Amino acid sequence: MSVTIKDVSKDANVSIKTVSRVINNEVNVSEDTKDRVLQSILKLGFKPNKNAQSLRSKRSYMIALLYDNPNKHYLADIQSGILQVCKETGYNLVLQECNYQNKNLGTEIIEFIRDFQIDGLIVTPPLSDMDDLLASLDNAKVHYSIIAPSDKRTSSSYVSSNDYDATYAMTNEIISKGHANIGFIKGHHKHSASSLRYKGFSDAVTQKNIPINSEWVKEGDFSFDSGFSAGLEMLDSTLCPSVIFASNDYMAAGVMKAAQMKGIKIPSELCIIGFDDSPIAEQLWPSLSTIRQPVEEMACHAAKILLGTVDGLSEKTESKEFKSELILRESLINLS
Amino acid sequence: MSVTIKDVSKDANVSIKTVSRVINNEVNVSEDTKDRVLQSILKLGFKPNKNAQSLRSKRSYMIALLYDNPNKHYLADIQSGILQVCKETGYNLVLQECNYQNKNLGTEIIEFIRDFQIDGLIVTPPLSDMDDLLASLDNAKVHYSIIAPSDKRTSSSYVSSNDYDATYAMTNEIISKGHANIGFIKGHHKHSASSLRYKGFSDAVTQKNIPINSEWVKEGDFSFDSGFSAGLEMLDSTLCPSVIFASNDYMAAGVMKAAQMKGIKIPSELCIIGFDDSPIAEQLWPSLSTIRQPVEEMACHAAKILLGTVDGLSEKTESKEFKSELILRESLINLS
DNA sequence: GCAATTGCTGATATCGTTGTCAAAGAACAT
DNA sequence: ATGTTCTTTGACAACGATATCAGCAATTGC
Repeated sequence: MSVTIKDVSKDANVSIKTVSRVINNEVNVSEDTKDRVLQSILKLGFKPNKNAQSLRSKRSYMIALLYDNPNKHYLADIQSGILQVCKETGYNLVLQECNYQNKNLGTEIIEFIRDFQIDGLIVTPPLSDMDDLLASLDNAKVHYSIIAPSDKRTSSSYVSSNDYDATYAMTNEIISKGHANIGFIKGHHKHSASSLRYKGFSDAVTQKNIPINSEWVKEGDFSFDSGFSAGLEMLDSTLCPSVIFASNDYMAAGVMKAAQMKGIKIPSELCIIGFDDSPIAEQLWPSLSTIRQPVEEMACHAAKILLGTVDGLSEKTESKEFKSELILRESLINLS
Repeated sequence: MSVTIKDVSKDANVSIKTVSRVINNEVNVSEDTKDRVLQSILKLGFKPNKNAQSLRSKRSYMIALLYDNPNKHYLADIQSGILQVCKETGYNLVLQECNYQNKNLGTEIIEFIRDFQIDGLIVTPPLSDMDDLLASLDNAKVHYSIIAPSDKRTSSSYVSSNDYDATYAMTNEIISKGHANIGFIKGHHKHSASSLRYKGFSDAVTQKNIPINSEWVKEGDFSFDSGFSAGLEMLDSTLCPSVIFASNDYMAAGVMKAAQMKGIKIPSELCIIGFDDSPIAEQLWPSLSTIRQPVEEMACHAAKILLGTVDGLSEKTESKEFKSELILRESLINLS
């Protein structure tokens, strides 16, 4: 049938243990025998059986992605970032859709990990801020790395982005264009990014002595619809803001649709700002000024961190904060 | 450590083989012993070790999704459809991103399947129309089910949609609104859906004795950008069509942006039709008339078919054609 | 020069299941 | 009573790797 370690050992005239040593790059194998074994492996086309390896070594060569995120682009970017690393390292990615309101989430995930001997997890927002979940994982000694947690945990490996700095900078950019009547739409309160983004905005505004009009601050949930209705409400008020800064592009798109339906001209009568640089930002007309996060790179890095701790072979990678980039497009202009 | 089949066998006072029989629902176990074993399993919280099972039985309880698709929403819908079925059946989904231009694709995939003992594949467009790939899979006796192949293969299990009928019906709808100058943007030529959709359009038009203006038929690749440039070209011609029918919503969105940039009013001066009912269709202003395919249900069904053949336990599910639905929104009106 | 350490190698147990085969007893036919 | 079949059960090998531990030679320390 398939060629096994035994066949290789016979061909190379060594014991199976020695072949195993070569496969796993263990020390204390002479160059001579190592070469001989490698050649036999090549010659016979031997590939270790992952299940046998897993059974014995308790490692599955699989990592799982934990998510509960309605934003499909975000998720897709995360996935491709992780898959890049997986491809290089021979790991596989399995998907695990979660519900952050599920009370038994921690238990279920640990069970899942035990069942399939999953080697590690990548945890995405909003799950990355669920302290009890992370505590369960720690408790069960599960390897994981988190993407975009709100506070930089010293205990866990993470990749984060500078949401605060980015909104702060964008807000200053808005102000520098002469705007003082600025609306803001917050994201889903369960996402830590929401409060960070709002804080970046409010700090920048406050420092310039611009008052915050509470009628112009709405809470959305990152969905197009929530942006749309927030936009409708804001644009109904007797005094309209000249800029609306939404915490992501979908909500910004919702605002744009609301404005267009009301016949408000963009950007001359209303400027709109988003966050994320989703594809939609470029596709809208006028195109959306926004903030680009290197989501794919972040996911890539998170995977490297995880596999660095899981897989002794690869070098360790450190937690890292990624910088966002302001993208200025048509939807933001100087106040006329 | 973990509770094994051995512990259960001791507790229930039977042999390990009998426990195995119960786990696998084999025949010829008396009700009495079966109950006793089940109770021990429950009491001890026993869960079979998947790796040991896989090693011995050559089954991994994992299926893989093969894709090479730039449309992230489509992919996300496919994934959630499959994951629903996986959750019910205890299978897991692993992702396998492919490149349809890769000459060794067949070989690599078969190797991947052998390495991880993957139980079956779900193949998505455009891979679902690569005859040589499917032939390799057949040859290697790999279980798979295909989503949206162009022709209904008798040999393989598939789920398909009625792209032809849907575009045919939509075209008639357009014509019934008084339009005769109709532009069409084809999809990527590697996707079989592209030619089906075009054929549905051209047949409907021809049957009503409306001539096809070759300047108004462009080839795109399903991307926003390709729709955008096709739109620009078409709207540059001295005589503009009164409707542009794009083979998917992204390209339709591209057309809409092109029109808006040129100051062409939608829908009064130009109607736009898409395909897929992506979220963007509803989010654009004016909102897009389009065709909804039940992608998630289709993926769900494909997974059921696959697991029906892989897993003797579940009942067999048959290949099926899904019906699409016309969604009429603001972007299509009567010709004024 | 002798004990202790180090480097390399292999025999064999082991991981936790399923597969094979045979045995024991019940049921049925002759 | 005897032979045949069917049902139920268990002992043990097997899947294909890694882990443990021991053996042997070469090197080092004193």
